[in-house]
Amino acid sequence: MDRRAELAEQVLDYVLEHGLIGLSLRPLAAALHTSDRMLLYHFGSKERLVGEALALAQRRLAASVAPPGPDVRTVGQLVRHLWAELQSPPGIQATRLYLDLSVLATKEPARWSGAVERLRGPWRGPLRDGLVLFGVPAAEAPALADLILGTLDGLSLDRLVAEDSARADAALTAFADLLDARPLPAGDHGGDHRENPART
Amino acid sequence: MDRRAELAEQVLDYVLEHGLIGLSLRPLAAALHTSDRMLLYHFGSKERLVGEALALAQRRLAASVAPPGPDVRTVGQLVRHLWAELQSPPGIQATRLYLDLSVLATKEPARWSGAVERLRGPWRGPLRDGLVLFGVPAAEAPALADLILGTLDGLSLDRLVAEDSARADAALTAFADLLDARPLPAGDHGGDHRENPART
DNA sequence: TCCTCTCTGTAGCACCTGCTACATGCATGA
DNA sequence: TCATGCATGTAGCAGGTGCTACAGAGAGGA
Repeated sequence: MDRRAELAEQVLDYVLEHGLIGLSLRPLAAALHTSDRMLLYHFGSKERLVGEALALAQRRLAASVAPPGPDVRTVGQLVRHLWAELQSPPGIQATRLYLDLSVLATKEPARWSGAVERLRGPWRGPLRDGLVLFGVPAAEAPALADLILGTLDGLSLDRLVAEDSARADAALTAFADLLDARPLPAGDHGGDHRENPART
Repeated sequence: MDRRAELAEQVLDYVLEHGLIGLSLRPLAAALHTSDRMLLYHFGSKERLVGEALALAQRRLAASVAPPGPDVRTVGQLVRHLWAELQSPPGIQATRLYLDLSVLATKEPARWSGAVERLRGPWRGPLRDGLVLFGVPAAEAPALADLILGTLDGLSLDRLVAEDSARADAALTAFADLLDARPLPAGDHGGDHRENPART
């Protein structure tokens, strides 16, 4: 019972470190000072073991989402803030896990795409809400949130893989500038938008 | 000799269809009406087989890059054009291959990151040049090109995996609008920029 | 005709995979 | 004291992996 939850934590740590795709029970068990026999005893199967580790990952990620500080005033600054968080070690690990899950989902969508969506959930909702707070019209917020998530994904991937990591940083800066230079909507949707498009 | 090049083509087709990550010689050989024995005879090892298939993929990709038609006049339209190409079957296959390679590169950078970079090359260079033609100052073009590539990657990934494929489309439209609403640079870098920010 | 060289089929190697049968130690409750 | 149930180690299963040893088939040149 409790041992199982404890093992799930360690399994997740191992997965964040070594990736989900090549995961094999025996090396995993060795790193956790157990045997594959014991892992299967506690979890029943590899599939359930992975499932519990992923559920735990989602809970950890949801708990780590924090609203930005008061110095974040524009959408561009928000994006820079998210980028900085994504480049921290836990952010990189989460990105790698997300990437592994995406690849698995392209191979077996029925089995994995739910997990991808679930891991993304803790970011998408708060981001939409946050954008509205920054004066983005509610009608545009979902698409803009998805754009930001997608761009952060793509650039994180680039930075993860490419030899020249400064390239992704420069691209993100261009993105943030682009967002802050965005013209204010003509309509009167927004409430107290504290947008401040001071560029450069 | 010739048989080997012919096999490389078929191997690449198979890899584009089934992914690079779980690639196994026996199912591959069966699909090609040969045996693993023969594949190893012609290529020497699995590693070299994959290497030749990837080199071929790069050549194919480079050959498929074509300048956009005359109806593409703004950066936003260019991005929409690239997006449409990426959603075609070969574009999706290339994206999946790029994704698999990225995952492999996070696990063994020394072995794979070169291949990722090489596969990306045929797009990055022409995109930079294309941006300059559209009036983007030469100093900003590289970062903007990387931003566009990264965003296309991230949104393609989203669309590949997510149940709701319209989400990525909406996000890309927001991106294109954002690019076309971009303020013209104050400096006088650009040559004949035919920018025409007619939005909506 | 014989020899050699290129190609290919069969069988197998050592190793890895998830998973399981069996036996055992150990603590707890009747 | 005995029995029950939980936890764990050992050994092994069937199937997969890349790769190889060996034997042949067939074509071409001497």
